[in-house]
Amino acid sequence: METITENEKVRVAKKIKKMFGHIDQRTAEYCPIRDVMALASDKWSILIVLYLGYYPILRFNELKKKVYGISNKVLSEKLKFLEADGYLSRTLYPEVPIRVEYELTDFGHSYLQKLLDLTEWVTQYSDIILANRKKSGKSTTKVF
Amino acid sequence: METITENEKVRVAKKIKKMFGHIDQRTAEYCPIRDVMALASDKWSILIVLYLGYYPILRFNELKKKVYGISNKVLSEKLKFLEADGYLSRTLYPEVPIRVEYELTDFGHSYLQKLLDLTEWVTQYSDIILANRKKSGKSTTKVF
DNA sequence: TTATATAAGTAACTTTTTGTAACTTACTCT
DNA sequence: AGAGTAAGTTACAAAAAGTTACTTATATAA
Repeated sequence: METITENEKVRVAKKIKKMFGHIDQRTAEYCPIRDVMALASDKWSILIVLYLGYYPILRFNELKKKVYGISNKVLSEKLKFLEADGYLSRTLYPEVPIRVEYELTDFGHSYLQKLLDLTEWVTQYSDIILANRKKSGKSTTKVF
Repeated sequence: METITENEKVRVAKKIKKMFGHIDQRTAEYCPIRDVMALASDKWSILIVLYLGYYPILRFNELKKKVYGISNKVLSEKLKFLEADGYLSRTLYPEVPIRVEYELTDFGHSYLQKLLDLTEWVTQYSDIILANRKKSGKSTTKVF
């Protein structure tokens, strides 16, 4: 892991300030992190977007198998939110039995590109993180 | 928003495949997205990390004010997880009343850099997303 | 000498969200 | 007529999050 210089920390702080025009401003009517990002950065949404990035088109039950562990109910809910926010498209073929296909939109692909940088970083360092976690039965807190 | 070419989509799919060595492999003993990233990409953890990127050192109650809306209980829990996983450090000054300071570690700063790219993207496009969301009272589903 | 204040939490309880498992719909095929 | 199928929905249970009051240790004010 590359160490971060003081200069870079300052640059990051400036970017945060710019991003949160409303930093420290309690009265903000809405917050992009809470109101937008939170709906696409939970674990199920991330997995759905990643799998649709890998398999360009997936049906409901295919997605359910790929994103193992997700329930019908939550998959259905997450897909609705991701569709409503424009990350993916839903196409219905009124055959019997019914067929429904999910696919990332251009917007969803654009999101995936950014998301992937983060998931790659986390995957790369997940061993380190798990090692940290193990150790910290004993608290890492410093006392002065 | 930059449109994504087919070539780029293929490149992204390859990166996903590489990242998930175990893609399509149900028996994976652990999943970095579920077991590691999920604990640092929820809305409260993101906000904690961002605020600690902006204000390098914050005490418990200062964080509580910055990350408005969070409860004592959840703030305390999230801080413990973020400390255990190595993103931040906790320093205790046994004064009266007690003083506790939280600060990003180098590892946390490294995470923040990647996270920031994503939050900037989301912030930049959050108006578009909210506009999408409004419209989609009428479903966007296509029928064939 | 009590009484008050303070920071950083914890504990008990309520509300919301998530997960589980069975059910529904609209046909086709046996 | 009865079974089978995909894509969900529904009713209920379990888990997570939010709320409010409480704790601890000590300095300072009354």
